Amino acid sequence: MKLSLPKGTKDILPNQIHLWQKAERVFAEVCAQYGFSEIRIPTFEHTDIFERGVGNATDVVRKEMYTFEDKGGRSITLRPEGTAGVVRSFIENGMGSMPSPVKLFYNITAFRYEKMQKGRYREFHQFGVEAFGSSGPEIDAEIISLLCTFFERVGIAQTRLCINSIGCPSCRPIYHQALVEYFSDKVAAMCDDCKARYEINPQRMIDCKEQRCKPFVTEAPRQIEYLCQDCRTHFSGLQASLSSLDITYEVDPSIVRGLDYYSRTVFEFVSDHVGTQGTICGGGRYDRLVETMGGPSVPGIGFAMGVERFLMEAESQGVVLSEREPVKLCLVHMSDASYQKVFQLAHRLRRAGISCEVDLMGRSFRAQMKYANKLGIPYMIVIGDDEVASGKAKIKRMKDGFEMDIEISDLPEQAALFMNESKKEI
RNA sequence: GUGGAAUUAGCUCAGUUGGUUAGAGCGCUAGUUUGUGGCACUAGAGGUCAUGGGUUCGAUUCCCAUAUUCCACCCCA
Repeated sequence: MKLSLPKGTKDILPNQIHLWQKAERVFAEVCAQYGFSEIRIPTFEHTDIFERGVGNATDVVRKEMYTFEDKGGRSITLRPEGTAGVVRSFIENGMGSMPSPVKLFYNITAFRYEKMQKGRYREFHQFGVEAFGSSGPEIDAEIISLLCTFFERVGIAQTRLCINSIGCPSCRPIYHQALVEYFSDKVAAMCDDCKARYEINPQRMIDCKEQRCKPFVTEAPRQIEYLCQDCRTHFSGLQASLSSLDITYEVDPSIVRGLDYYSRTVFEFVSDHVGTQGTICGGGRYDRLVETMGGPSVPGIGFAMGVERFLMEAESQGVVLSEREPVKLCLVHMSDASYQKVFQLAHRLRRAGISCEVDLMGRSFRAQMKYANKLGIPYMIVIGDDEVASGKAKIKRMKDGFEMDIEISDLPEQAALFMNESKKEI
């Protein structure tokens, strides 16, 4: 029988797990500081949640979803992202009647049937936030600031922040029309992809990298110039807020975002260390989404961060997210009789809240020492027949060999005291 | 979905112009006379050389297919 991971999935092994736990903990802490509450939503939803939420025209919905029929004949889809499910929950649970804004964060796995590449997996992890009910640019800035705080707290240098405004339903059609007119006499000379984009979504032509298309693209009308007054005010308000927070950013007109629900503010944090999958984090405003999905007319904004990409970025910047916490104490026995004693003591120590290890491999004295050393256990107590008889033992600090006498009957208390004192000295 | 590269021990990689028992370093287990670890030394375990077919007296090596990973497009986190 052949064992193998399904394509595009990964095990997170014990030697990596501390990175994930640290990232998860810091993200939850930072979100809490900004007043966001965690929400947990199901791994799968009715398929139409994503068709309506993410958008029928997107690649994600058209060719990347894990969709299947369950035994009850329902069409079910493994979530390809978090926003649609959170919006569904917001509507279904009447969160519109909670104090506004409703600020939520989540830590999820998501699934997309895509061709594999570095930083792109079929099952992947996202940290995300969604905020409902506020339409002002301040909350856009607050969410971007949350991300900056997260990156700083975790110790990675500021990645590049790019922002853009893609307008709203009242000004986007005008821009769309302007693009169509601009490209009408040029599209014949452009690449095949652009010919297709011209029909489906001319905005996508803006970030084409083909050499033959570039001259046309650089001269093309820019979204920013076609924003309506409200969108213009919103965008400049966002920039003012970011500046007042000393957050550096660049306006990148080529950011379009592939999901249909975005309006006005869109942004990305980009890295050069994750292959072509440079976007660590992407998000934006979705003022019509809740209403589109059958809820009240409530504006929203959110982002999702690719945790795998984030961890790659951290690693490439040489950031050590946390050290593994080894067990504190190793109890070493010398004989069958003392082994029984050591076992009892370990039980007592653990119940008193002190982590410890005992030999479970039938190892010799010397081999037990080597084991403790390999695992980096900082303290050790030898319990032999002499110690059992006298009721006294020595606790040893492995780092420098310093020892102290302790009473076995008071082991948990005295060991804790010694280890605490040692911590202060060091 | 289109194009290209790679796959040998748990990990990082040698190697075989087709020829008996396929190697190293690291890691793992044990030991260096059984009351003190790190260093060093010795020994051991661990590979159907990704999988399935083909060519051949003989394939880990050549050919084809499949799988997986990586790279470029596409798209996105």
